[in-house]
Amino acid sequence: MFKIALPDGSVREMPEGSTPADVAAAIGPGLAKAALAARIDGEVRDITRPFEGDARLELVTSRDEKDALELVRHDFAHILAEAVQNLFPGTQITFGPATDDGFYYDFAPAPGRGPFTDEDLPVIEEEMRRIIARDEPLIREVWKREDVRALFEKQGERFKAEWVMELPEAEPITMYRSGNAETAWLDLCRGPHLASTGKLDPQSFKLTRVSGAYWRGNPKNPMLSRIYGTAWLNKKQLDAHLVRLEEAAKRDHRKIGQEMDLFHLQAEAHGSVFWHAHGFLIWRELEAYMRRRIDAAGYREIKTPQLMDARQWERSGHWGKYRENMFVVPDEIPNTEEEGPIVSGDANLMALKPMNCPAHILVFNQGIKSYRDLPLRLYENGSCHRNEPHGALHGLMRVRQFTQDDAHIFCTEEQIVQEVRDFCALADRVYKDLGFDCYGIKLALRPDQRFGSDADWDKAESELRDAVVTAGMATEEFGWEELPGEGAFYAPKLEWHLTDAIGRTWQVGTIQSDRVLPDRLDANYIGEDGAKHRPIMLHRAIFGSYERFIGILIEHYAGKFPLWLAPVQAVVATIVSDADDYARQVAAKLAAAGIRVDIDLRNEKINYKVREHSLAKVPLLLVVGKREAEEGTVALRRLSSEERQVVMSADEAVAMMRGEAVPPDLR
RNA sequence: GCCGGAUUAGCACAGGGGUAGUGCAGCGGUUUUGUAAACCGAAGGUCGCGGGUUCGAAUCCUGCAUCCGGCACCA
Repeated sequence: MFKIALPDGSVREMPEGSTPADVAAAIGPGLAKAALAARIDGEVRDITRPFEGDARLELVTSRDEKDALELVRHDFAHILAEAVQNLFPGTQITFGPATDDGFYYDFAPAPGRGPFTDEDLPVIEEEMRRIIARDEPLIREVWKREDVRALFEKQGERFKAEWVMELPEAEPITMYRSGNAETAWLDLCRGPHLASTGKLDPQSFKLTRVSGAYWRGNPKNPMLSRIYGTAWLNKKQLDAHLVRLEEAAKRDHRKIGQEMDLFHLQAEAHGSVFWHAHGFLIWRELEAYMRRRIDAAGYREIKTPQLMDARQWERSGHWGKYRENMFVVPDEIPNTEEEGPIVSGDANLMALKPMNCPAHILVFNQGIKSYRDLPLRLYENGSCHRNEPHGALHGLMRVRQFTQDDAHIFCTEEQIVQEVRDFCALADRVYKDLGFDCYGIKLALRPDQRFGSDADWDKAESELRDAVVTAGMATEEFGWEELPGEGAFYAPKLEWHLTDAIGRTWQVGTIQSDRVLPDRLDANYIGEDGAKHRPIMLHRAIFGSYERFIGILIEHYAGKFPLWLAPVQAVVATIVSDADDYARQVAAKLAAAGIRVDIDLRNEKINYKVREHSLAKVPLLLVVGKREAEEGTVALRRLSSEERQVVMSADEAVAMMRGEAVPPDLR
């Protein structure tokens, strides 16, 4: 007999060979039905897997949403694979994990058949529902490695056969069998799974898209055909998720950017942004705001060249480690004759800067620096070009030309922690000013490909860690996490991840502690001892890039910017043409008060104007008709406001709006 | 870069071997209007670019470009 301890403190004696399902049944039929899996001494397991000794047991039900979703999603992946092999014999199976909102499975299509397409999805969904309807038991079996390999090789499943040989020695190798018949479907899987396919709600999932994916994530491997699905505990959750996706699509910065006439992208300059007047107003406000913050924080703004000689990039190390991301330009006059190539091919090469750091060291290196000059904080709105793979480009979020709010702090070892802490405070202020109350901080540790000694990396990593710890921000509240292998080639990074209005996260700010570049480019200062010393260089940015940050702001606010950032802050709209002159006077007063105001005198009904300016997301609409013109008032209507409108004198309105439009740092 | 899909008027979209359609916007007119779409009219397109098949191609084939969804990449 085994002693099974339950969460309520009671202990049940169960015979050997009994399972958590037996315990659930003994407690009551309701629980037996609701129980999806078992948590044995903290580890989630199949509910039908027999106890192996005394145990602490918690039954997992749909109330344990996180565990239940993970189980259900994993099951759906399994059923997807079974369905695909039923429908498309010869398709090889590979991997199929649960994801944040569902699952996917990677397949190698049968010979002669191409990858899956969207048209296949409804057919596969139907087959999945049939498998659920058949309520096939999912049975865990422990196999010998060699038997698994032999079986898969016989079946032509070469990916699974390859994978099983690489599983760790210590782990038991388990296969899951669905169905009882001899034709039952088998998959190599760590589990756990639900007891049977009938536990799933056939209306709680949807196959969403197809994609290519490299086998084991390596571009040198064959490309597999991936099918994604989203899966939930019930239809209501699924529908809610689909609504969330629609809401997110409505916020898409590319769509809003077009609707609000903020910017455009076109093939002739793919990956670079054409900013329109409205979009660039947002940029200018952000830039002015950042300059005020930077000035107050003791930075000095500089501007450095776009093009530098390739030899400079060799010295900095970018030529070796980063060249494939750079735009290279021959330093010669192009041939203008009809005959012959445009460039000779043997001129010296220059490159557009992909980063600002080397140029900032060159500025630092001018003249002799004393320890008294440190910390020296050099800031630049640095315009960079990166030769990104075409498939990576995405609206404002991933572009080939962008402007960083970049700065480099040259300091001594003793100053690092304080500088990093000051930066944490500055970043916190900026994010909150811009409407992001929630963000996470993560530490990206040394990558495999890197410059510098392990001792330096040890130091750099612990300095960054210490600064966040002593700032009290290395906590769960700040999503503190360390990410091995994700640092830059020259330095570890602290990363700031913003959470937006609908819960998505975006990596924006960073600070990196670098001992490599100052060394490679021979930066030094004279210490108190009269000798030369290497400064440490802290690379840091808060927005990351203006382009991407504005993209994030657009999605965060769904285009409804706070007043100080709104490209058009107010529109004065007339009801009758008799009010035209008065409307012009009001608009002039607003403009004189620094408000970005448009005036709408068109021969349209006020309904039409209200609708149009509301859709254009203008924060304030001042409606003036005959009455307002006579009384010197305006009817002020706020975007998305519950209250319909407030009538006040034009002067009051101007004063109020002037106050509301002040940027957060000037309030 | 890789896999799949898409590209038709300023925007959103329909059509699918016989020579191009709807709605909105824009333009002209009527209407002077009170808080989310007044009415009428005329106009607007080398159907992404190149090559091929065909009596005839926006439509079929092919190459390229860009975009979209993923993969890989992301200092």
